[in-house]
Amino acid sequence: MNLRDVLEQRISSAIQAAGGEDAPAMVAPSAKPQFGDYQANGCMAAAKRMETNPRQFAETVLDKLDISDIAQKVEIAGPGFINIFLRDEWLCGRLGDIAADEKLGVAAKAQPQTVVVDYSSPNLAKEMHVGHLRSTIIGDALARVLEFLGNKVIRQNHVGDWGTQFGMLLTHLDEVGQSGESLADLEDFYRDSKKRFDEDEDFADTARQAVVKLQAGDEHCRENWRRFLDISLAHCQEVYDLLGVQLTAADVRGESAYNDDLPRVVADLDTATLLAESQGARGVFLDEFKNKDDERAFIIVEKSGGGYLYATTDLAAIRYRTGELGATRILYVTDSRQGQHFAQVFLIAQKAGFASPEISLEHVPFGMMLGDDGKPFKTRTGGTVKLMDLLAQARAEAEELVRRKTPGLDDDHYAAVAKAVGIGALKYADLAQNRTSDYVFAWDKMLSLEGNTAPYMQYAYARIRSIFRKAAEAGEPAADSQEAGIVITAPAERNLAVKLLQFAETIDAVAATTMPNILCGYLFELAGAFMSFYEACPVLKSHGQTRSSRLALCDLTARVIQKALELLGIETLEQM
RNA sequence: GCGCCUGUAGCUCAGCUGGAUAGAGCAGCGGUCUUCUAAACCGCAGGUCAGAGGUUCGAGUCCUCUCAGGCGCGCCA
Repeated sequence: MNLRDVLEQRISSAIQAAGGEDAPAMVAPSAKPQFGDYQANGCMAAAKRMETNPRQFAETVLDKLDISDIAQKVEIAGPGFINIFLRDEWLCGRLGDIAADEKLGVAAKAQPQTVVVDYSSPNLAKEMHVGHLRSTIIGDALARVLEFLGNKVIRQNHVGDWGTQFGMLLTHLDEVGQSGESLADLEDFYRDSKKRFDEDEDFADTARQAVVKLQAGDEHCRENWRRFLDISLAHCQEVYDLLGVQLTAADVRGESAYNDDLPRVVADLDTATLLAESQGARGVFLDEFKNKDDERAFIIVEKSGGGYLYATTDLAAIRYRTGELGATRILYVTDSRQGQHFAQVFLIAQKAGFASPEISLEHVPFGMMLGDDGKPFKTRTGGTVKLMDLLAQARAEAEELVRRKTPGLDDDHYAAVAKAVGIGALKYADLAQNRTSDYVFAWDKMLSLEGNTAPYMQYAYARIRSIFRKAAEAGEPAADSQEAGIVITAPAERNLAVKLLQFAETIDAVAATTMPNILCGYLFELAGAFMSFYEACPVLKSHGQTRSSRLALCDLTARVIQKALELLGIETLEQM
């Protein structure tokens, strides 16, 4: 049950009844406690359109508003705000509802969509590096959230497995032999190949021929190519597993998968009378965009030599996704620099009829990861940071910290905590940021374990679990949230209760905006509300109904935190 | 030249699509552990929202211009 939607509907219909047409109620959580739990801001705008006094109009709306079952008090404030103070008993009732609900009040969407989420998409010619991290983490979180809402989510790992660089890799593979050893470090292998390519003209020629042979379906080249991809994909899978990212081999559909379809894409653009020729290349002119010379942009789909480009592949992918996969919404989680490219591809796809107007094509952009010097994140020596190394460091840093903070536990425990905390901190630091802006990557900040970080949430969860362990040790029945009723007796309980009920509207907002940081912001408020409750309201030392109610609140909080972290792809721990 | 993004407290960032007196976390200062995990909690201080105009009941948010930084714009992805 989306609390905000409930209020929105009630008040909107009151506004309508008051003569305000279909003006939205514009319900939002109140800015300050004295303004109640929620405020409706729509009366001012509606009154303006009607050319009446906003306060008077708000009065009329209140007359039409039947909300006494939900709100204990509704008042008009300022120029025409409606402030809503929710009824404690009603809050408690709704808490009972979500406690009994596996999905914690998040209702399945009335009309589920088929959503394709295109994310991660590393270049298989190289090892995964920090440049792939944000797409992988953000995309995975969005896929989980959309799935949780009941949508059919199809993950697509659009890996780069078909570029010209494969000619050079295959040639080098032939030269150095096919031992697994030579491919142990893909980054080294790539660098060696590149070096040969740049320095040896014969090698370069052979490499270029290899590309042609590969694309022509030459048996030997195909075999080597397949072998190379297997190794590279296995490496990716290792990273995904370690990261707790849900991508599998089944989600991989690389550029090569669209190869046979590319001539048809060009032919269909021609049929749609979009295709033009310029300097031997074929492409689409777009009046909507301009090039460097201030002329209309020309998007090339077929090179003068006959090869295809990424715009072509992306167009083929759109058609596959809307056609074969039946997607009605497609998300592209890539860095913001590709914004213009996608705007152009989407436009062409729509003009050509590859995607009908109802289908939502969305670029989900994100900014760069910067070092603390404000420049793109690199190793100290200026090299690319491998994802594997980064993850190893995350665990090492976390383990050092855990051993220091909580001494005297066994090694297995430290290893488990280090993984959950280290990887969690890394992912959370990324997700908590508004994805559109660049963000400064700093170990000490994300592992400082203070503020809006994964460990703070994990700690809140662990504290709750500890309460239940204590209760069990004492042999007392620890009533859970599904059985015991919740009563509100203290302000801290009330704050926590309202936060718990806002889980559903938060999830809806994340799905609508594709902004995971909204969920992180919510978690921080929820965990904060719990911490305050924890300090102010003794649980095990209280008695009777208060005790069982507080235990129920604890249990419900734990479940919401766990679910929210799970949707972000972050583990929880029974003990830290 | 055209276009996109960014500019908010000393630092790192929010700001729910136009709402009330702009919020957090670090860092700083001051409190709270014989009491369910102090990796915590409570409080104080900190602001010309880059700048200038404009739109209106109301602007960090929308429009115009300026400044600063980043990125992109025909055969790489």
